[in-house]
Amino acid sequence: MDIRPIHTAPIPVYFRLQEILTKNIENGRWKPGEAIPSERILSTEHGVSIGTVKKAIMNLVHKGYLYRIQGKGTFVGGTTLRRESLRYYRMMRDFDDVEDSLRIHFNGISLVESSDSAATHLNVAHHEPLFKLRRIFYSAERPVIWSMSFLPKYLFKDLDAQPPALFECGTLYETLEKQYGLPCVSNHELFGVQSADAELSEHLMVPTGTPLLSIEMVSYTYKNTPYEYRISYCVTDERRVFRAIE
Amino acid sequence: MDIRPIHTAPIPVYFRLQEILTKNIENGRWKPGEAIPSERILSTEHGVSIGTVKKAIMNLVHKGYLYRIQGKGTFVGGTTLRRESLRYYRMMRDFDDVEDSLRIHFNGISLVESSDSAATHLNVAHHEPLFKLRRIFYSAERPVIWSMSFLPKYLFKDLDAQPPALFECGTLYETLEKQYGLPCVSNHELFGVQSADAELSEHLMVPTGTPLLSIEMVSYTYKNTPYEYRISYCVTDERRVFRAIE
DNA sequence: CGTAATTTGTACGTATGTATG
DNA sequence: TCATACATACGTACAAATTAC
Repeated sequence: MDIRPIHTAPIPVYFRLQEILTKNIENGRWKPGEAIPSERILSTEHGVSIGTVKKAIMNLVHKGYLYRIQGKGTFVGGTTLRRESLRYYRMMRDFDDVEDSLRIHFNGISLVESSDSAATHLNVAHHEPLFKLRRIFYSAERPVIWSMSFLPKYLFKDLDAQPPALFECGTLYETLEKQYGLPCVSNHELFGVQSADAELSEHLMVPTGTPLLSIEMVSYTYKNTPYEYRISYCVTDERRVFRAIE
Repeated sequence: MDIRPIHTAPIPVYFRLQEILTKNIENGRWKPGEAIPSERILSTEHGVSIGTVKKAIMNLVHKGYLYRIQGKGTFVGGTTLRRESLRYYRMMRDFDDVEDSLRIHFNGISLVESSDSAATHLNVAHHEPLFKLRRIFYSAERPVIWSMSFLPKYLFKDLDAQPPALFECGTLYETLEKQYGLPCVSNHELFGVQSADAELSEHLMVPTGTPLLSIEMVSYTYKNTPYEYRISYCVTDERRVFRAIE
């Protein structure tokens, strides 16, 4: 019988290095877009072989944490690297249709106390201050998506002091990554149906009671920290919302 | 000035080996779950080093084409390996809710001529024979999803001769992979809203006109071949459809 | 139950090619 | 032109898991 308490798994050298690199990224010491030390430097600094450094780095490349350019270096990856589908609402008539390009209309940002549901989903205390960001997405002069985002104030200081144009070009992910160094790592969504109330019907220019596609979403950044809770309502009479799993 | 016509990119050895392995998988020579030759055998057979074989194999592991077990061997991967979210409709009340386990009711399979839209999405000729599979998914004795799938006959011979129980346990992906060796590699979806007509209202036990979540889907197997076109309608008053992007 | 053979996993080292600035 | 950095390819040795004997 084996007396040893429990089999002690030896932790590989490349894995330890991987954790060190991950920490430097998640702590914000190395920000998205910046270069990390070269293979040779990491190799001598940590006293491991080049091959081991390569293995640790390539694992993080596959996780979307890093990307490499031959002759230039190794860089910290951001949102767009991780998954193309995160970059935007994708609306189309059919599978072979071209993707609609949406125009974003900024509809105000304000500081609010977190509601029960927002607090739960963003993993913050009740009544903790949150930013509430409202936007409307237009497809060729027609409003098609109404969206309301909640973002913790402690992560995004002075978000309400940013110029409104910042919320109208590019995705919110890109903006937050550029301004605060936090990329989107993963993303949960719940799809349902909701009838348009008076406010939605006004903003989306549809009759009250029109059935809308509702998307509730929580986005996570490093360390599985939720950093955006969003509720969207979409008009899907002409175009529908596209998702791809590759 | 450089006179050479265009820079001829040298194709790496590991990449060529990768293509050979990929062909053996996609042609069905090595089926999901089966073992492929060992590193040593591939190394001597193709006259390359073990390290090069390892690199080719690991690339296919990351692509979801293969998986490895230390001491046992390297095996061809299937649907479940690729993406957990492909395994099922996932319905829940909220993000922190437990996932509902759905019971599948088989509602008949028949041979039909492809309609225009089915033919387009499945990339087959007009009037080509397709199987039409109808199922209803129950959440605790209550019907919540009505679904209709179209599958090309040329890929799934005698699918209508299979015992109905085959369509009621496990996912359709798993069944098709087990019976025909074709796993699901990728997946496109369009989300919209649809009012229940007489047929839907009867099957889903909701009043006519109830707004339903509609999901139109095309699934692809090896070589980007579409192999299932599915239309689903979901009742989302209590539970909604969950999707995760990792 | 241990032993041996097989197979993958880890870690090291070296040499050379290719891209960047 | 040159130094730097990543990419490819080879090789070796040993560890760890599995299976059959």
